[in-house]
Formats: sequence, C-alpha cells, structure tokens
Amino acid sequence: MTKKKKAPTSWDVARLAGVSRSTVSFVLNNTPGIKISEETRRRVLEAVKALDYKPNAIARSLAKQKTEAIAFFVLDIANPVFPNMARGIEDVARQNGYTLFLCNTDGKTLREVRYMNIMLERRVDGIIAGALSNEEVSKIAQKKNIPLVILEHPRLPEHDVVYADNVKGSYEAVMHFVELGHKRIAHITINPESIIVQERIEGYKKALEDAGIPFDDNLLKIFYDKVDEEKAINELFSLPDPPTAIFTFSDFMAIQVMKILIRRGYRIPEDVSVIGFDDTLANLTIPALTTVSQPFYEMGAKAAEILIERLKNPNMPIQHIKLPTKLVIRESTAKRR
Amino acid sequence: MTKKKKAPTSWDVARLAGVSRSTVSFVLNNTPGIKISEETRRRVLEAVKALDYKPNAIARSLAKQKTEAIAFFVLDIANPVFPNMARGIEDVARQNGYTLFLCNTDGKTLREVRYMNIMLERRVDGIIAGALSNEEVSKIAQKKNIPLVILEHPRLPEHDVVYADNVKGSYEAVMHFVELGHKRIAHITINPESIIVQERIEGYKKALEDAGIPFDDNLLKIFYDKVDEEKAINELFSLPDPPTAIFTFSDFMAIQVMKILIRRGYRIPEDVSVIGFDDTLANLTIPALTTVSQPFYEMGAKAAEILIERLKNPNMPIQHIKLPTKLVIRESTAKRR
DNA sequence: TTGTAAGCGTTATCAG
DNA sequence: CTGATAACGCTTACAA
Repeated sequence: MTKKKKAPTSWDVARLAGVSRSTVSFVLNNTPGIKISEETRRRVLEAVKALDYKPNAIARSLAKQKTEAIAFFVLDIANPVFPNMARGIEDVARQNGYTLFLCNTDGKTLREVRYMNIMLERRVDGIIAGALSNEEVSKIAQKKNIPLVILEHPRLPEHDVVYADNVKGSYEAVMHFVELGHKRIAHITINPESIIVQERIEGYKKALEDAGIPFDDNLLKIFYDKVDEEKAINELFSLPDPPTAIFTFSDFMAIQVMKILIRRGYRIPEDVSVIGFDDTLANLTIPALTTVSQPFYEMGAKAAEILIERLKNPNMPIQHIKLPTKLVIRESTAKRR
Repeated sequence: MTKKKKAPTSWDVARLAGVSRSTVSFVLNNTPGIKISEETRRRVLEAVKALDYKPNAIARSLAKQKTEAIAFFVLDIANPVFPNMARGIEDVARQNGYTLFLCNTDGKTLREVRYMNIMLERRVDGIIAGALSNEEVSKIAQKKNIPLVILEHPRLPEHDVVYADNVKGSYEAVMHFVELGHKRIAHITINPESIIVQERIEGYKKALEDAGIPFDDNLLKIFYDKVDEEKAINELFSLPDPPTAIFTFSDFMAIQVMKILIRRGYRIPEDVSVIGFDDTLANLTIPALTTVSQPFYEMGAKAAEILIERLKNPNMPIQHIKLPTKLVIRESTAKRR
C-alpha cells in the first residue's frame, strides 16, 4: 500500500488548468447563468481527468447546507417485509441523486431517538420511517423542522404517510372465503395497538357483515404478546363448530398454521383453507399460499418520491397516500366441502 | 410549519455559555489532555441543552478528514440472502459509531462503478461489498487507497475477504445423503463462473469420492444462463438410473425442485430426498427443507469488524476469513428406500 | 467570462 | 485552562 496521499482538491484542478477555483466549480456544476468558454471548459475537464479528481461532497454539503442524503428507519431489514421497501426507496433515491442511510431500530423508541439524533447531526435532508414505535421521532422531526415521511404507521396528520389498503385487503380475503362457501372463518392476528391490525379486523368484520355471516368472537384470535399459533389452533378446533377457513395477519403466521394443521392430519386446502397477508413468502410454500399481496416496493418508492418532492417544495400540502393491495389466489384455498 | 430557522452552531453555544468556541469543542469531545473546570463544563452543557444543539457532523467530517460512514454494496437487498448480512454489518457499525450507506448494485459493473464514485465523493471511510461483478471496484479502491472488504467473492488477495466454507457445506450435505444410503445423488447448480459454485461442486465431488461413489456427469446439472429446474428434473428422471437425492445450489432452487417433484407425484422425502443451501427459506416449506445454513449475519458482522479494525490500523495484514456453515436436518431427507 | 473573497461549522495548533 | 486563528474543500455573491 502506498503512503496515504491526500485526494486532489479543486485547487489542484484549478492550478493544473491554469484557472481559478471558482471556474472549476462553475464548469463542474454547469452553474446556470454562467458562461464558460469552450477552451477553458476543456482545460478544466482535462485537469479533472488527469488528476482523477472527485469533488468532496462533504465540503460541498457544508457550503450548500444540504447533503442529498436521506435516512431509512426500519424496524429490522432482516424482516422479509422490509427489503422490498428498502429497494423501492433506494431506487428512487439513487435516480434523484440521493444517497441512503440504513437504520435498524428494532421498534425500540430509544434506538429511534438515538438514530434520529445521529441523522440530525449528519444533517440528512429527510427521513423515511418504516413504522415508528410512537410519536417521539415525529416530535423531534417537527421541532427540528426536518421532513419525515412515515410508512404505514402511525398515521400522523403532521407528516406525509404512505400505507396499504388494509381494510380492503382484509375484506377481499374474507370475501374469497365466502365465495368458496365458507361460513366459519377465523382470523388470527397480533396486538391491535397498531392501526394496521385494527384495519384488518375492520375489513374482516365488514366482509362477514356483507356476507350475512354473524361475527363470532370465538373465531377472532388476538395475541397481545407473542403469537401462539398452536394455542390458536387448539382453541379454534375444540369449538363445537370449528372454522373451515383461516385468515392470518401474515404469511409467516399462515405458514405456521399450515404446518400445525398438516401435522394434525388436516389437508390443505381440502379440509381447511388458509389465507395469509404480505406475499413475501407465499409463493415458496407447499402448497403455495393464497395471500393478500402488499405493494412493498411501491410503498417505498412512493415514500421516497414524496420526500424528494417535499424537499423541493416544503410547503406542499401533507399527503396521505393509500396504495392498493391485491388478493393472489394460489393453492391453499378451496371450496368448502 | 415555522419558518426554517438555522440550526444552532457551536458559536451560539459558546456565546450563551460565555466561553469560546474551542472550549465548547473541548467539552463536547472530552478532548484528551485538556482540562476544563467543572463550572465551565456545566455552563457549556447547559447551553447545549438550552439550544438543543446538535453538532454538525458534516463540518466535523470536513475538519477531521473522516466521516465515520461506511458503504455496503449489495447485489440486491431484496434477495433473501442479503438482509441478514446487512443487519450484521449495521449492528457492528452502529456499535462503533459508524453509519451505513446502502447501495444496491444489481451485480452490474456500471452501477458498482457509479456508486463507487459517489461513495468516494462522499468520502466514506471504507466499503463492504457483498459480491462484486469483477475487479473494477477493487482497482478503484486500490487506486484511491480506500479500504474494501469483500464478502464471499471475488477472493482478491489485495483485500480482506470474509466467506463461508462452501466446500465443507457441500461435502456435509452430500455425506448426509450417503449416510442415509443414497447412491444416486444429483447436484443442480448455476453458472460456475463464481468461485462459490466451484467450491460447492468441489465439495460434492469430494464427498462422492470419499464415499466410494463414482462421479456421474449426468447427475451434475449446471445452468449457464437461467436455471431451469423443470428441465433438470426432466433429464434427471429420464435417466435409466434416476437420482434418489437432490442437492441444489440454493433453498429457492430446492423449493422449485420440490414443487415439481410433488406435482409429478413423488413424495418427499419418501421417494426423493432434497437438500438446499442458505437456510433463508428452508423453514417455510412443508416438508421443512434440510439445508446447509450459511452464517449470513456473522459474515456481515465479521466484515464490518475487519473494516473498522483496518480503519484503525491500515497496515494490519490482509485477512481472508472462512466462516463455518452448518447442516440443518429437517424433513426433506430420509433413508433411501 | 473569470477571479477574489467571504462564508459553511467544525477541529486543532499555539499563545496567553 | 481558555481563547484566537488557521485549516478543511467547496459554493457563491461580487468585482473586474
């Protein structure tokens, strides 16, 4: 390894080209309203190439008072619902000259706040949060006047938010069961502290209602702490009139449910139909899982678009955008026997 | 929204505390070798809190000539083998005060080079690359003297690299088949341009050899372009002596194989045993897939550790670190009938 | 059209 | 122990 020699600066370029530093800046940035003679431009560009000069973005950020960097706060990138979101964000960020910081928060407020401070110190231009544990981050963002767009939740009126149509997604899943002749339709879900869960339940109930099926509290299994599919199945199938169809909060839960059911000798979909949510894993299971597909990539992309738009136009009205979900019918659902 | 007012600077803090700007810097950084009176320190800290002052990391980076930021070049974060790696990297980066840029390259050299330039402009302290399409990035890194650690591939001697023990992983998978009595063991894999594929084939052959099973070229299915599991199965099972066990390059391929087999009426594992590689999706299938688990998280974490170590000590000898894989036996493998 | 010089917000050197 | 002051590398009026 050679001795670490410092990177060339615009000064070096200017000297080599025989011009001033501002001239270098002008040609490199194509500064509007400034005309540079062809000859000068050529000399500068040549010097840039000769020195393999890379402008120092740090210095530029300091001078321009913006970094063209944004941060993605994510619960956990290793959770399969997030990578596609991240990809959507990164794609549009990159296409617009922005660069992306990845921040895993594990849904812990402390971590969120810490990362918030770090990103504030780094002077990112804006933040996209894939779910927030509470309003702390929002408060800081407002106080510091930094744009924050929220994915899914919470739906704060002070910020742009992009979310999926959970009510309709849920509704369509249950309606699919109804059309297949099912009447005993269970829903297994997680802690309804989050609006997402509430909307899913809302869609579930609305579909039942529209189908003329009375809501049965015994068929709605909510887990406030850790989801225990085994327990849910136990209780569900010791009912006098057990379900013939099960709708879960996620693909992951649906897979657990299928495994338990198969282990107990039920056939899917002949004996029990199952629908998941997300479409992250649904195509991989055997039998392939019918599920409600969420537009994760589009959600990320849209969030990034809105953020970048807001950076250009801070006074644009707040946007709350609902993206459609789609029922994807595969092999885990069939006519009620 | 209030009018965008500028963030407070160390100057504001200094003025409020009635001290100089350097004093502020000293107390905030606990600059070693500098003693500050309790009284002064208290006043400064109070002013910091009163103004909700956040030091400008951009200005600091410019002055210190380092950013405490690193970049992760990844083929595609939406590919399930990478999120855990990213998590490993981010965890150790964060714990060491570094911040992570996420860069999807799609394995395209052009994109890699572009991102390389961007990250060079942003003066990141170092780069971790999760697979590189060729040596372009390496050349740039060497030229610019910026630390680059490579995950898996290519195994360039000029850089630190962290990789999984593919030979052993492959060997153990095949040996597991052997122990179950299988003699006709197929391997379906992708384009062997990459060392990873070569090592897997090496392990496959070595296990056969150690088991005294002659290598049969008909059982090794290599796809130079797109993998076509359907075709592989067709050819494999029209052999006079078809395989009773199939080892694939990835979990994803194993799942496709299982689906095809099941569709054709084979039972798994009764009729055909299957082993995958990665352990990203293996737990989702029914039957659950036996697979070679890769230490993705650890690989990411280790890469980040090495990078940070090298940042502290640039002259440390180059490290090539091989991490162990682990055979995880689940339900897709059984004794040969 | 090109050059000069004043920031941008820190850190770090050096007197006091 | 504290306070000036010079970098750090770029942008951007303002002059020329």
